[in-house]
Amino acid sequence: MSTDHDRVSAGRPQGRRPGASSSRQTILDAARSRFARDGYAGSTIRKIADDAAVDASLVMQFFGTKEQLFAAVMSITPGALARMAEAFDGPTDTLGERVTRAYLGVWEGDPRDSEPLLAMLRAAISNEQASAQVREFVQERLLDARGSRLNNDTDMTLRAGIAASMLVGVIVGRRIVQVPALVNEDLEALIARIAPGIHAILTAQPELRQR
Amino acid sequence: MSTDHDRVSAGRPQGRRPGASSSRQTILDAARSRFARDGYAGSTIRKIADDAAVDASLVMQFFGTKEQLFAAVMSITPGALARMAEAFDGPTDTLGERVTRAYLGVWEGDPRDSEPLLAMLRAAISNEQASAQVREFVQERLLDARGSRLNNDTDMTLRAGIAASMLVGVIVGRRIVQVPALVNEDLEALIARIAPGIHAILTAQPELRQR
DNA sequence: GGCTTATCTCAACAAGTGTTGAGTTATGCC
DNA sequence: GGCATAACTCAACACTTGTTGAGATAAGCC
Repeated sequence: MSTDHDRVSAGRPQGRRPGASSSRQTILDAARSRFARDGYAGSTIRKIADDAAVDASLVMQFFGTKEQLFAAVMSITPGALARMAEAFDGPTDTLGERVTRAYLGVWEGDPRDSEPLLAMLRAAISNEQASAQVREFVQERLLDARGSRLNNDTDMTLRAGIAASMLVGVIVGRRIVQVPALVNEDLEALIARIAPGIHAILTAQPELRQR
Repeated sequence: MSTDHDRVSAGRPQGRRPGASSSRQTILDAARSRFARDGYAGSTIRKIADDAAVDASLVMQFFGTKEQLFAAVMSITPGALARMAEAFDGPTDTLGERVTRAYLGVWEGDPRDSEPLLAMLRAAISNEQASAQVREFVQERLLDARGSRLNNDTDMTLRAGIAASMLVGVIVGRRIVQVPALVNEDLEALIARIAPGIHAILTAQPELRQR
């Protein structure tokens, strides 16, 4: 029954080794930029393949499907998320500035951090997978990962959710919609203007005045 | 050369009158909801036509092109915009609450106001026309339309641009991404939490502290 | 050299897109 | 009634999309 050489000699691999080429990483980089610029629906496999100087079907062969390629692009930002979450820890009187600086800083820094986040934002509009990811990003990772020791839990969760949404709004205005007033300002000036607002959200008593 | 009856008797119309049917408005309503729910790219002429119980080519005949249909959907919210802009006028000590209430109120009220704005937001991601419209919305209409008499002009423009972006961010979190903490809270509670932050943005001195 | 496996290209499919043109039905004026 | 015009439907177009299968080339082990 068995030929003179068994097909695979007990675990030892044979033939060409996977990962020898750099194409996979090139495709991933191209996809990251495309998704960030054109969103999920606007990015096509063919365009991504062209950017990577590669045939479209190679993209499929590596990543299986467009959604899986997108998922691969999304899952490369644990560091940036941690930096934003950590900003909540520390002295209360500089809380607003720390959080504001951490958020805007990530979005202005290394494209390998900001592009997946931009892609996530753009895609959240048309793609349920991305929408869920933004939801989790704003809600859970920023709070549940740390013990949230500032106030009682549900109140601080709400405050942080609002603050995060607001900062994401600023990013949308600056990076996606490109509101002139936000684009023209440099980062430090923007932080100086925004920090008091975020500080108030995170620390102030809610206004009970009834209109 | 001329027959016994001239083709058109000098301006007086003849034959069936335009606008007799209600289909045009039905199509417009369907398009408004679709664009708000699925964005520009995600909404197809055929789906909109189906919602309106009408053939797809009738949509084209009425509105010419998909972009023009989208433009028609966008151009029906002057009242809502005015309400948001007017909130900037009034006593300074309740400024944050007024602006916050006006913004969130429009987005929670009549779908004929909120749906085009949601559609505008969703489309701003993939459609340059909509992106320009959001830009103008955040930047100009909220300020240039009124004389902006609170502070010196460019400073107040920046403050209002930031505040508007932040409030749009809250809308995105509540209506699009649907962050649980924002969705579960009722409108008044949300306003009470957000107003102090917006107030600080619009009135506070920028933090000059240098980290 | 052979053999096995991975990387990569080519051509094509099936489905869905916006859009078009011809034809049909309904409405209103003479 | 007849006639002009609008409202509306049907079928098809040209194109793009994600995805697939077969085949060619290259790399690593015997």
